[in-house]
Amino acid sequence: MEMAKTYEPQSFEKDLYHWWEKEGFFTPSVDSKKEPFTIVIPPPNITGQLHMGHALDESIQDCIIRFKRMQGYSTLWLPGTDHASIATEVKIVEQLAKEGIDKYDLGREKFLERAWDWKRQYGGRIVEQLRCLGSSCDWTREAFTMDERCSRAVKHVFVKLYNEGLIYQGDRIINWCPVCQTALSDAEVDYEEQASHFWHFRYFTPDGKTEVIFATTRPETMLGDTAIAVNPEDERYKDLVGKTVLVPFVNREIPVIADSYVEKDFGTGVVKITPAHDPNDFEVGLRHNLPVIRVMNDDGTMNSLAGKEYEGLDRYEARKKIVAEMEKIGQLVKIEDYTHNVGACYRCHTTVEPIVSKQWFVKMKPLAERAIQVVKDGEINFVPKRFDKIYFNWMENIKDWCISRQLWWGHRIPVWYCDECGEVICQEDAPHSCPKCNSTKLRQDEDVLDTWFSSALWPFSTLGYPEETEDYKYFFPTNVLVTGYDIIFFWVARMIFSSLHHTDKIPFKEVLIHGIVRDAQGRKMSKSLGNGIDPLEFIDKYGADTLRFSLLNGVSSGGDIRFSADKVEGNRNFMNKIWNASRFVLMNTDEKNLVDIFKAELSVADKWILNKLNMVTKEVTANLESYELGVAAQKLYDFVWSEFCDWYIEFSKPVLYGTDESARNVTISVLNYCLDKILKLLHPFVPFLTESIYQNLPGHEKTIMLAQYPVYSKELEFADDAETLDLIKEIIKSIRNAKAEMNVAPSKRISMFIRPSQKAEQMKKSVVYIEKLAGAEKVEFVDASATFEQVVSLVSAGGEVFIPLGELVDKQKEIERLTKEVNQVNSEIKRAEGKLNNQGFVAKAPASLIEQEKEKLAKYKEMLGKLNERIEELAKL
RNA sequence: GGGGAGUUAGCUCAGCUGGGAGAGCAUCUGCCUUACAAGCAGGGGGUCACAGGUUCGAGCCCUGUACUCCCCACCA
Repeated sequence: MEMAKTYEPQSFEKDLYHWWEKEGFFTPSVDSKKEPFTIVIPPPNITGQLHMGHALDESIQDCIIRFKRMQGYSTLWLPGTDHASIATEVKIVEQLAKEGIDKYDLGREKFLERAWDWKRQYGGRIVEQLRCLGSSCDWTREAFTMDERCSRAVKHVFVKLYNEGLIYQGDRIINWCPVCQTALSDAEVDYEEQASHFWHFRYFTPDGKTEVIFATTRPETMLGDTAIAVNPEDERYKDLVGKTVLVPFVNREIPVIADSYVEKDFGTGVVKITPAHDPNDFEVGLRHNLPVIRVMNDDGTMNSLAGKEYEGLDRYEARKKIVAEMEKIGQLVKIEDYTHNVGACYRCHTTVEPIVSKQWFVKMKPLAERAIQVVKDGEINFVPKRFDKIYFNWMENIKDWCISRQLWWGHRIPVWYCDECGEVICQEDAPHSCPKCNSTKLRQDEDVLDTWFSSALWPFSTLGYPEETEDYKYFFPTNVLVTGYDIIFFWVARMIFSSLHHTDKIPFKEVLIHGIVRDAQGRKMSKSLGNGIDPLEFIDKYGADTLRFSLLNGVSSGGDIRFSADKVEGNRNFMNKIWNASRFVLMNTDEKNLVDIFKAELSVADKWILNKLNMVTKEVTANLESYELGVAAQKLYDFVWSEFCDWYIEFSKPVLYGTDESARNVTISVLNYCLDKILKLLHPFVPFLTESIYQNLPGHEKTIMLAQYPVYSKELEFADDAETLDLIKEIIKSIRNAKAEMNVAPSKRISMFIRPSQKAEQMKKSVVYIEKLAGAEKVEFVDASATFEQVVSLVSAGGEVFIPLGELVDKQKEIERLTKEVNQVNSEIKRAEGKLNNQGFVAKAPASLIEQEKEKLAKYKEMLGKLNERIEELAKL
């Protein structure tokens, strides 16, 4: 096949993906002879569009899974999507609103139909987008958090926890979103700073003789006040404790209590207590047996308990009115400016209202213990390790998890109430009648479960739990979970305790944490800033491989990455580089001339590149095994570009274009060998490009995807030859350098004499490389006895080079240049001598290091001698 | 208030368990050399935030200081 002149990813990515999928390369078999390796995808929301965060997450996972697959594991990357209860419901309510339909008018059943329509229409969208990235997911096992299998697991787990007494229902203070009209868990609340006021009010004792001044940020809640609290140690208010004061407007007499929750030095040292509308006040209320008076409706308006004047008013209007009225009756003392943090709904950003309400909770303390232990014991490892502290911090301070949501889209709570006898029935399937009174008047709990309740089961529900399926037995526990640090609490922590409790196993052995993708200036990509880059548009323009490599090259675990146009260009250029290097190799390849490189007589350059390739194989494999993908990508980039292309391909040219046929056959075979390995090493990072080229290699297997990942080979260690070639490179560099410095056109071939520092025989054999790469001709090798006049003398580790340049040589300039070099060499000598003269160093440093230093010193001294000789010779002229 | 991370070339960042400061981009110079101008060759540019300490030796380990960022908590 003729390869195009430049890299054009659009021409092959789609076709290759379809072919891979059709051939079933993504689908592993349950094979007891093979070791399994499993990753479950963090299921994207069905409301979502692929964004850069996904692209990063999936690129990492695909890289790992492709690497493991090539290493011979039976690899499963299990894909799927999340129903995203609240997010989806919000979208559908919006959609309905556009049609002028109210959710409640439509009714639950019709609403759910709409939701399923949505899922069918848009749920597949993101899945298609994952395909564009090249994700090698096993689509035959694709799951959805509300499919039958996952739903079954959800019900099973709920009933189990209920029967174990770990799920309970209770009136607790929870975060309420008045717009979404549902409870939220603590994790679903974002705190943001808000400029507000600190209102100072006074209440009076019933006799009107004593006043007490307190400050609040929430005046409207005073209608629900049921106490005033001071610190027990506070002398100022000692006499007040036990007395009562009057709440205006509602005319309620409430006690003054003492509780250490109150800080003496904050505000006036007095706090109004509203148990129904503040989490701390709620706790105080429990301790002092205070009544809980809820003065707000679910939609954030005041209710009848707030009094006729206020009933129906929105909470903020009520606030204004209260302040105005308090001022009127002389009970407003002052207003201070005040900035404080206010909780907002993570979906719609409405300020949440802490409200007492009846909700379902999971008791966390008993579940958290083991979840902490497995991480402490190293059964589960966070990569990087520092994230375990964040995890511990959360787990150790965990509060009960509010799991009920007043929404319709989601897993309905499997609890039924008997209207006759009040019996509560919790079971997986709907009961026909009440087991206690046989009544058939049963009502299912209206609420659905928190989305994360089903996500928490994802690693095992998708594999068949509670059934002991083949998949479950073989692929579970999974190996590594890849996700961003932003959902450690939401998701990772909950999977860990859920898995331990329900399956008695850890869900995964390692948690690979990455950061978020930022723009070139380091800002978060967001819709409002408009600085987001659409991965799909990007893929259209540059190809999925460029995107993947740009994300992976430079990713360090736990860190955020910046995505800049410059970086992208560079990586696209790298793709092109690989493409063209491959083109070079293939256009020079004639399959019938290929020989077995393990039996062939290799040149010094052949051995050098094979040695390098071998080393990089070893290192990259180690990096991938410890999930250092960014480091591995960087090493491959450097090897391919700076070693293989810049040097080896250039070394190969004189041979390929030369007349020695057997040498040519060896070289082209080495080129093919290297290219094959390079493509395989790179495949996990850039699957399309590598497969596309691989299909052109002589003797290729069916797909690179299932080819063996390169392994380190003792046979390819050629340390000595590699060293020789490094000397040659030194000489070439010094000549190029000199030509550039002296403004000699690169195309001008110059003649020269070379006096090698060592390995003279091997160097002579390699003269062709010097001629070709340094633009030299008529190179003569000389020994120590030779002397020269009117030459430029270059001294490098490889030896001395003498370039006769006739009239072009400016004697004075040449002496200056050599003197500069003398200075450099001198400073090296000084450094080495300093070390070797240091008694401590000689006594304590490892012997090999001392030896190294001695060698260096000798080398530099020799160079110094030669340089000085040259200067003297020149001076004499 | 508690915890975490960071400070290395103009910019973005590597630098593994301490042993001569690196890459990419940008910049400057010269090149259309038959894989690639999405390229090639060469150059300049860094008291590794600051101050101490440990060590024969510190970008790396310890202590402190300064600044930046993030997370958790949420004193009304």
